[in-house]
Amino acid sequence: MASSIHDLARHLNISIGTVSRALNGRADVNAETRQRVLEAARKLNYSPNQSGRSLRQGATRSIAFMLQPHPGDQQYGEPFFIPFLTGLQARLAEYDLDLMVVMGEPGQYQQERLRRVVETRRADAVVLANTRREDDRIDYLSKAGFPFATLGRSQSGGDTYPSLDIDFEKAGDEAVDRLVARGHRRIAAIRPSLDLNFGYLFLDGYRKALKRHGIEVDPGLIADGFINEAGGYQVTPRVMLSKDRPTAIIFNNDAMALGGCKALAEMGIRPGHDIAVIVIVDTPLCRYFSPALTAFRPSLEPMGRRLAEMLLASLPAFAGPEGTRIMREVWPLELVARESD
Amino acid sequence: MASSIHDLARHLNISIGTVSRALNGRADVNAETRQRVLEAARKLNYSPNQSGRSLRQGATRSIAFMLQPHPGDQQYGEPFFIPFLTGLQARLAEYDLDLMVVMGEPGQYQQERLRRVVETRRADAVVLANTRREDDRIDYLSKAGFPFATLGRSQSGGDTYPSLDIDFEKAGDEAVDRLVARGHRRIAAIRPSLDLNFGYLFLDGYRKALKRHGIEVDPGLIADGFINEAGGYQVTPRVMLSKDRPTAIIFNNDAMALGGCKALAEMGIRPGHDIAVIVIVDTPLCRYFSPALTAFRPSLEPMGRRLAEMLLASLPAFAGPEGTRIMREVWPLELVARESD
DNA sequence: CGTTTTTCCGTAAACGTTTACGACAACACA
DNA sequence: TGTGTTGTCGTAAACGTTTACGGAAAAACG
Repeated sequence: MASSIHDLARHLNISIGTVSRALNGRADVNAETRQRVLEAARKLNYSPNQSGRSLRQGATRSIAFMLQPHPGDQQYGEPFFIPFLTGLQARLAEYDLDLMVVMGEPGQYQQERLRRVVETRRADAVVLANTRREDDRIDYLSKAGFPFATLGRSQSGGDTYPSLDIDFEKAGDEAVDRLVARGHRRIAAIRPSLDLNFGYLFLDGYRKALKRHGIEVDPGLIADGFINEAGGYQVTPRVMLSKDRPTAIIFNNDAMALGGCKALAEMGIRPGHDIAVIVIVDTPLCRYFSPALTAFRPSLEPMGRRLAEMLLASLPAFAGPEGTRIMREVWPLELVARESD
Repeated sequence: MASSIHDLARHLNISIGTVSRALNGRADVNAETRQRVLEAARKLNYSPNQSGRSLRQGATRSIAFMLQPHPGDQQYGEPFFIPFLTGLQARLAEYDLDLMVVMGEPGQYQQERLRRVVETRRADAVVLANTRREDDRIDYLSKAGFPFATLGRSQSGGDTYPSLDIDFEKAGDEAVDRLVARGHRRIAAIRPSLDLNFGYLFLDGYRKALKRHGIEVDPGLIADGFINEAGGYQVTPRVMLSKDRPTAIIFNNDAMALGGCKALAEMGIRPGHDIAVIVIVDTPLCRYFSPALTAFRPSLEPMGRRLAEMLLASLPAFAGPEGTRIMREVWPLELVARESD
C-alpha cells in the first residue's frame, strides 16, 4: 500500500540505486533524471521509510528525553518542562529529528527504561532531566559510550558531555543580597531533600552571600523537605520555630514555597508583610499566588533550543568544526520582583 | 560494538533463526536450547535492534502524540498536558511502546508535521490533542487509513476512531445550575474564539441549563476571546459593560479566567464578592489564585491511560476480542468548590 | 522392524533503504 | 585511432531482524 523505492523505480524504468541517489541529492545523477525522479516521488506520494533508513544507516534520527516526575507529584505536573520541551523539540525538528519522551513512573528507578532505549537503539542520543548530584544514568551512558546531554549539572562523568544548567548558585546569592539590602539578617533556606544537584548549588550561593555580608550561617535556618507542596508545608514550621525567628525565607522550589506559605498562613504569618519570601525557580504558580511571589525566572524555551544545539554539536553526524563543541553552559535567571518580599 | 543476533548465534554455535525463535518465545525450540540462548543473551548483553525489527515487522512500536501549543502561549505552558502525557506514556510503556512527541510551532499549521510522521512511517499510530471542531488532521488520517485516537471530540471523521473527551456540556450545565441555585440569573459565558470543539460543547450545556431554568439567553453575555490570559483580559469587560450587568461569569479556560479576573480587578469588581466566577477546566493555577477559583477538574492521568487503551484496542496488532473496541468515551468533571463563586 | 508423527533446527528470503563498485558510453585529447 | 577522463547508471551487498519452509533426527505407533 505505501509506495516504496521499488515502486518508484519500476514506474520510472530505472534502478532503485539511481532513485535513491537522486532523492538524496548525490552528484552522480543526471540533472534530467533527477527531475523526473523528484516529480514521480511527488506524484506517487513517496517518502522513504524511516525503519529501512535507520537500519541501513545505523541511526534512528530520534532523540530521547528522559523525564522523571518526582515521587508524590500527581496532579501538579511540572509546568517547568513544557516550555523546555517546546524549545528542544523545535530545534530538533529543524534537523528532521524526532523527540521521544520517556518518563519513569514517579519515584521509580529510571535506569531500566534508559537501558532499553540504549540497548535496543531506539534513539541516537538522550537528554537527561532532573539530574542528580551523583547520577548513575550518567555513569551508565558514559560507560556505554552513548551520546547524551543533561539539563542540570552533575558531579558524575566529568566534562565529557554537554550540559546546560541554571545558575542556582548565583540566584541563591542574589536572593540573599536582595534580602540583606532590605534589612534582613535572619534568612532561612528551604530546599529539596533528594540528591538533586540544584539543591546543593543553591545552598552554596546562599552561604557565600551570607558570609560576604558577615552573617553567620545558622543551621537551624536551613531545612530540607520533600520536593512538593506537602514537603514545603511540613518543613517550613521547623525553621520558623527556631529560637530566633527568621524574617525571610528563600524557597528552592515553587511547589515547596506554596506549601510553605500555607504553613505560614496557618501560623498567622503573612508573606510580604510579616516575612519576606523569595522563590528560586519561577513558574506561573508564583505569579498567580497571593501574594504574588518574587522569584527568579529561567528562559526555558531558549534553553531547550540551546541544549539541542549543544547535543547536536557533540554528535559526529552533526558536528561542525571540532572547536565548536560546547560542553558546559550555565544560564542566569532573571529576578521577577513581585509582592512577597 | 553492539552485539547482534549473529554474534549470539556464533557464540552458541547455533543458527540465527533458532536464536530469534528462542528469544521470541516460539514453541518450536528445545527447552534446553532456549535456556542457553537466554543466558547467553544476558551475558553478551544482547537486545534486538529496534530498527531491524521495525523493518521486518512493518511496525515501529511507537506512538506519536501531536501537541500543538496555542498561538501566543509562551511562558505559560499548558500544565494541562503533562499529567495526561504521564498516563498515556505509562500505559504505552506496559506494551513496550514508545511515545514520540510532536509539537507544532505555536500557531503554525501542524498538518505538515503529521504527514511526515505518517508517510515516513515513524509511528504506528498517532494521538491528537487540541481537537478542532472540523479537523483536517482527522480527515487526513482517515483517508490515509492511518490509526489514530483523539483527546477531544470532533465533527470530522464520524465514529470511526477512538476518542476520549471531557464532558464540557455537562460541566457548562452544572455550572449554570450551581449559580442559579445561588440566586444568579445574569450569567455570562466566556470561551475561546478558535474552532476548538470544547468551546461549542460548553456553550451547548450553558444554553440548555439556562433554558431549563427559564432564563433567556442573552447574546450580550456570551463572548469569545483569544485562548490565553490576554484574551480573557480583553474580552471580559465586554460582557461587564452590557446594560444589565452579569452577576456571574463562567470561563471556559483557566488562562482566560486569570486574565478576566485581572480585568475585573481593574474595574473594582471582586470575584467571590461582587461577582461569582467558575472555571470549566481546573488547573493548579486556579487553586493558587486569589481568590481560589471554583472549577471543574478532569482526571487527566487516568484519561491518558484510558486513551492509550482505547487506541491499542483499535489496533489490529493489539486488539482483544472484536467486541471490545470502544470508540467514544466522555468523562465527567469533578466540581472543586473554592472561593470565587 | 517399518511407517508415521513429532520435535527441533538450519536455510534463505524478505522488510526498504543506502552505497561501494564496476560497467558502459560519451567525450576529450594526443 | 587509441588512450584516458568524465558522467551516468545498474548491480548487489549490507544493515538486523523475523519467519515460511523443508529436512533430519527422534519418538511414537502399528
